[in-house]
Amino acid sequence: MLRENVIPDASTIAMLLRAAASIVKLGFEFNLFLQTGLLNFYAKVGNLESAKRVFVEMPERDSVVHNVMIAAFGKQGYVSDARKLFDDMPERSSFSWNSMISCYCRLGDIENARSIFDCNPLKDVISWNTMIDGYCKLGQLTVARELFDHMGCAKNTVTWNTMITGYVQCREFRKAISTFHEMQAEHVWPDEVTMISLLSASAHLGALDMGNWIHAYVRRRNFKIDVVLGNALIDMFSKCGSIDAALDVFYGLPKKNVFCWNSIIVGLATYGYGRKVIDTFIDMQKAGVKPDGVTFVGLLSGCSHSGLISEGRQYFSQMLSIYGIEPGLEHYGCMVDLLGKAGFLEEALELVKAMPMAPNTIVLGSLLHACQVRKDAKLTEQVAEHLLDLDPHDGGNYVFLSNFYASVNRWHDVEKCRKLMVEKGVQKTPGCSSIEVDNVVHEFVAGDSSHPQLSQIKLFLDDIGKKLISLGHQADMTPVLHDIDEEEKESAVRYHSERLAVAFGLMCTPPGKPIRVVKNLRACSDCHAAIKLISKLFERDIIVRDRSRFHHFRDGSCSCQDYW
DNA sequence: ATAGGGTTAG
Repeated sequence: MLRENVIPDASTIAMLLRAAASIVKLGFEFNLFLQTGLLNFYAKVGNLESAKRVFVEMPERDSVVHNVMIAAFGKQGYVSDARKLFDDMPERSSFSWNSMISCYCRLGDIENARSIFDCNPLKDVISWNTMIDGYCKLGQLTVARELFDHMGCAKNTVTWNTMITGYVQCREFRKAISTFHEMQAEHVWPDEVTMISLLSASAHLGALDMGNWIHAYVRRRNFKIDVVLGNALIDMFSKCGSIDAALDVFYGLPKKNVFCWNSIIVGLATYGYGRKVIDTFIDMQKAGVKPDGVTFVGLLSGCSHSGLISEGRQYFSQMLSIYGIEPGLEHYGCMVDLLGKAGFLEEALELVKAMPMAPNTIVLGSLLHACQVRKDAKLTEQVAEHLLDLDPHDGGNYVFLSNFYASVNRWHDVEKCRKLMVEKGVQKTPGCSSIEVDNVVHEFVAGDSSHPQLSQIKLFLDDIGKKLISLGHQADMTPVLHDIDEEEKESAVRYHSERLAVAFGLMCTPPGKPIRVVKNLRACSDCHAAIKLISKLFERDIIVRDRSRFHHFRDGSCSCQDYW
């Protein structure tokens, strides 16, 4: 039962205790062997009090018993109890040392973990792995890598996995992938855990080729696609703009837990398939899986992206009453976005005022976007200033406010805004778009000319620009006129990062192959219009994942139907 | 008995 990870309940424990009692009744001596078994049981169940009682009552305690107790204390964060036992031990094995290291690491006490590690005369691969993971969990990747590079024993699969997941957890996705290549070069066999971490990295990078390779590898090695690996595949495919492949994996899974349902619902939502989101939500309940807060984020954002206003309102109001889930900040955020996008500005504003918690920058950002949709100057200014108060270090907010002032010709305020930015030392987050070509992720960052083919790409874009004009494209210069940095004005819109990435894709991939781009910010309106035409001009599907959703451009139009 | 794994609003 324990091996199957089924948590025993009180009646199971009662039965076991009865069995233990009958052992005594039958004349068996309640010896060290039986007591160790009982202690083990209590430790696994997490019943520390009973475990302690058995431990104290034992006539003699060997090293194994100590280790069980130390591990039990450690798992629940009772580090001083664990340490006391550890210090009192007559004879320590590597298990004891490793339990102590992992206990300190779990609590984030890296100094004590390290001093135990350094004193440990029996350092084995587990000691190294635990220590490396401890540093990774605190974001100290350089120290982790230092240990990783200078290990006193051979690395195993777990060692590599620890380093790779460390990079993924710290959002160093490219380093995660390059570390995997080193792992292959050293002929260490990757396992399911490796695949899951790599899938997460590919999902974030939008690296579909890498994701496809992993999928093929998983099948070649006959890895069992359980809920975790399945979920990682679903998430990778949907984040890489391949929602059909995500659906294939999803429907092919024999067992689906709430993670799997959530991933596919969130995936469908970012694609703007609102109806399908709702159908899937209904299927989820039919399958007997209870929705959670994340499910509602997907459901509500799905309604928002598809303009399903009454459905969104309905599900939001049912969250607590029917599903027993208290709406959180993120759910209010979805609703503000849903109402604001649809033009219900007053209602969105009322909701922000009525929220039981203070709005964050995301909520206010949605509200700001709603003000723009309605062109409400007074409210725009209010919200933008509130936003600056809340987060004075996000350059995007200053740019937005400055652009707003410029659009109403308040040049004095534009200047004030610019000065404030300089004073606070705030930098605008540069737009960054990436595209994967031949298994390499190419990044284009606004204002950065490090890409070796940048000048060719720009020439190609100029050429495209002329063709677009002949197709009737009128450049929307609003973002250029109002851009804060003088130098950026010239090339700002024409060389926006998403356009560089799309052009590079057109240059480097065979005709007919879909182009997939990932952008860190919201797509700009002029680029949106231009890419629509480019999709027609070059007869290419172009799939852009921006900060909030997918835009699938085909034959001159976009899947968002210009509602975004 | 000790190490590595998945979903979240713009």
